[in-house]
Amino acid sequence: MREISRFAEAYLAPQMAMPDVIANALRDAIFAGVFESAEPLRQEEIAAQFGVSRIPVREALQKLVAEGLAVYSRNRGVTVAPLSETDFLDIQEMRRLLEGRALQLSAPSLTEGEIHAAERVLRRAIKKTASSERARHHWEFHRILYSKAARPRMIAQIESLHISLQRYLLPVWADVGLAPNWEASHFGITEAIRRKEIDSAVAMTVRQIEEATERVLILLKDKE
Amino acid sequence: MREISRFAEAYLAPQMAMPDVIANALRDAIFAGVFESAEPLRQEEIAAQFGVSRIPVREALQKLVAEGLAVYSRNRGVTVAPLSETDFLDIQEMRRLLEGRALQLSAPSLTEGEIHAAERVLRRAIKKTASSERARHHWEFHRILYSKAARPRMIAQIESLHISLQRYLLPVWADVGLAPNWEASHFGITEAIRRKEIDSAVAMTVRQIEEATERVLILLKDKE
DNA sequence: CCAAAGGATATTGTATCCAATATATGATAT
DNA sequence: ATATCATATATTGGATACAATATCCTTTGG
Repeated sequence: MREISRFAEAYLAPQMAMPDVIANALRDAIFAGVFESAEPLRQEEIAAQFGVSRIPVREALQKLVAEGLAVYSRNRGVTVAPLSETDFLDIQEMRRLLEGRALQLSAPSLTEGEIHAAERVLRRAIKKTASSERARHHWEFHRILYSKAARPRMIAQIESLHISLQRYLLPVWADVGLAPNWEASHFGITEAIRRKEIDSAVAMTVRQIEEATERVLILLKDKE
Repeated sequence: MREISRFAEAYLAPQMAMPDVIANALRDAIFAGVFESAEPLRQEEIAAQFGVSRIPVREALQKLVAEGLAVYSRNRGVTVAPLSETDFLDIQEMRRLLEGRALQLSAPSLTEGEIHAAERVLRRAIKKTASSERARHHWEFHRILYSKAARPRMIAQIESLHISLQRYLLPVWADVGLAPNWEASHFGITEAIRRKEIDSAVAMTVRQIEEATERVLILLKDKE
């Protein structure tokens, strides 16, 4: 019996809707490796842990399926989505394409205040030893940089990719930490934006994603 | 009272799960302009039309929300997503980025049989006067071309974009038909793939998307 | 006449119960 | 002993009933 309700605490405070509380808690539990890959997520068990009926649980599970964190089979419920090298490459390739363009559109409109805010959460991301906290700050950094792109659909898709990405990135961060040049390459982006060197900032973003892809792939293969 | 169950007929035949039948019917109804933009989709009303309870209806609505065809507000249910020029640009920009890369990855592995199959559905798309049928064939054409990309997530995202795209494209097709060079530019892509001129095929795909964007934008503005 | 407050109505959110389906278990035949 | 079929159990899918919330309409005070 997997213990997951402890992941819910952070989400119960701000009057959040129950399906969202459950979805967030399940998401964090998956990131924390509480479930095996392809393990079924039983409605009754989850409902019991949150003290609710299966109805809100089913809605939460549907959300996870829509995000790609879980897989649905008819009359068999949902299971945790399996990890694969192909899936990881898929995610990073889409990030490279979408985030490059998002930054290109957004960067010219970013104010000094926003650039500074991005750097502040970046410093927080570097300090935090808890990987899940770091992941949140990491996405917040990118989100600020893309916030002026005026492409809501694209940003939502990028966020979804960052969510799925966590399952691949968090174990690496926990095992061997950030890449040596992680801090430098991220601050390089904000500084290029500040200097209005947009193309350079875009190129750095793309390069950073590609380098991260290489690094994680090597580590994934080492594990085998 | 919007009449929508007639859209369900095609989906009832193959033992399809009820939430999918409802989601597909609602999707087609939205494409057909049965609902106003931002009109609420009432659970009770939909459930009554399909002779089911609200439970499967809610699942169907969640699917539409995940696709971006509908919008959810807590305790207020879901409404049809509003159309906007920004949203259309958002879709086409993502298509341009993702489909360009998908074709680049897939094209080298496409067999003559697959290229031929793509051309066959393309001819069917040109012939069909019913816009919804045409849209289905149009996506099938692209789907075949990207089928060897080995990027399941990317392909799923592209399909989702094509779904949302239909709300912008179908009215144009119904009003003024296909662009004069539509047939030529699509067959140009398959012929370039056949000649193994991958970069050329990718460039044509990107250009075709950009031209379609221009054309639809002009027509949208004319309507105002 | 307009604005705010209160209650009636409509609509969504959830719990409980039943049905349909899938999985596990055990008996039987070869 | 193994494969196959029947039965039992577990699990998901859906219907009904109730609770919570929002919306609409009326009323009342200014």
